[in-house]
Amino acid sequence: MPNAFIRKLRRLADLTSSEVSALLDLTSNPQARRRGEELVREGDRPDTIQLMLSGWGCRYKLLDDGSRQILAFLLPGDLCDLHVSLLDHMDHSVALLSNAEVASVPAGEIHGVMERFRKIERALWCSTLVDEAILRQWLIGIGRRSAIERASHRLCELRCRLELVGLVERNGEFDLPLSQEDLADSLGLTSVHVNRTLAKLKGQGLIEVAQRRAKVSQPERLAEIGGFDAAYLRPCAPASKDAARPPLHG
Amino acid sequence: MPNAFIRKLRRLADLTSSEVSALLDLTSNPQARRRGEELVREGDRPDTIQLMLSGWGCRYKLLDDGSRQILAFLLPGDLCDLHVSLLDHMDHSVALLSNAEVASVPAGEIHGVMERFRKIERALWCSTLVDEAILRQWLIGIGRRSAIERASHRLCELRCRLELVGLVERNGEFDLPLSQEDLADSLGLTSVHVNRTLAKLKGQGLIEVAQRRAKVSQPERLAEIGGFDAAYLRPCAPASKDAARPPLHG
DNA sequence: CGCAAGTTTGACGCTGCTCAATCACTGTGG
DNA sequence: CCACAGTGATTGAGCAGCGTCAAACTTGCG
Repeated sequence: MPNAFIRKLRRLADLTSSEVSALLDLTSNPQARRRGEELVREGDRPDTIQLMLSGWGCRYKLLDDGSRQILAFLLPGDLCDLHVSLLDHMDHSVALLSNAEVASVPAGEIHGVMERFRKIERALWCSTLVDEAILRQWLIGIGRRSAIERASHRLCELRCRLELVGLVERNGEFDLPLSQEDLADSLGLTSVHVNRTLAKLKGQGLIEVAQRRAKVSQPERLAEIGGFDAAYLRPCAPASKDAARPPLHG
Repeated sequence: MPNAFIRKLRRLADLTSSEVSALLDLTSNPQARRRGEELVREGDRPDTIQLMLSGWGCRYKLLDDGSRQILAFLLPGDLCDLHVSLLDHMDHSVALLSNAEVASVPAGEIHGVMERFRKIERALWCSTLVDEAILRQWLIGIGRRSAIERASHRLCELRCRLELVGLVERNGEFDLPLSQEDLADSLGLTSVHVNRTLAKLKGQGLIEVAQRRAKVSQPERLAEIGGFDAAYLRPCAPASKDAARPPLHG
């Protein structure tokens, strides 16, 4: 069973076995890291690329008044700043929200693989385009949607992304190792208000969330409330046909 | 006098004259476009890259309820979706906020130049990294800053970006062809509240804004209010020394 | 000169924030 | 196995920042 990273790229490109084994090499040496650890610190000039194999992380920035804005969630299969070597310094930090397995790959090694396997290069760029589209959706949500819409949209997004790496179980449940404060800091809300908002969604029977596990009971209704359309999460069809891209929800 | 695009790239790389002339070729055929025109429509699969030579545009998305969230301002020198050819379809639209001169360049032509001149390639990638950093700052602002902080930060950002392409005049004034509604849709506020917020800033003598022209009278104070630090707008030093990157404000 | 678009101002209400207390859960050590 | 501490979840009361609605005014433009 390949890891989340490979499962993710398989959605974006039709990989040969030699391509898969090149990817396996990249991820052959994952490290166990603990919740709260910083992977990249603001101001750093990192020369390695972090690859999430299990567990969750986030990009975030702390403001002067002590508040935190989370800029992205890093899920299993995600990688962190493909093009970071161009940068003079990081303008934000990256930390783990749960215990995780992370492969720390020298930038040059990834670039080597990208040069040898153009299909992988293309898939990785597609994946960063998706990351950007996610960021735009976050902006839209925070800028123009109510709390309940934002939360709904976010839950749809996370469920969909997890589904793409095979982390949603048969019964629809999935791990959601976020505190309500983490969610709040990503949604531009307070944890108190997130609590009330989730309570509303639970009360309507749309979701079940408890003990770091979640389930979207009524995906269509939740998507409608949040104005969620999964298209932006899978913009680059793999070279092969649709069989490689099964429908996500309908 | 080279155009804004070239002035911008010169901040990011030390260009030879043959590099400059390759860039001039790309931008040799600008078209005059009018305010309100759409350059790219959501759902399109564009194969040309839009290059702003004068005037302002924006990326934006319209929501079901009719509201609009602006995702980015395109200023003279900015280009629009270097890597768009990978995408299946655009998840947002691009339109002009003022009359403008736009060069519409086939993606292949730009990629050709990037292959022949690696320094240009690097500079273009740096420029997209800056665009992403701007987007992150917008998210931080909308998520965690008050209206007055957001507006201050945005004005600092715009002034700084214009300065980088030589569009801030000696006396500190610059063109700001935005309606208050445009500003509001970018800040996640309503135009009414933007009006009151600008009035406050004007009242404190921090800015002067009227008739599509603006001036930041007290840059340091405005930056302090907005929590603005220009570092993210110039993350990639040019290969040459600091002389090529004069201080922006202190 | 007159219309259309944008700006400014006021009154009022709601969404989401603050402060604070209580409750539940997890993990740790005895 | 239990007690305890620390973190996170939940709930309540009160409030303020920003939105809504609406009207008057100003500016740009044909």
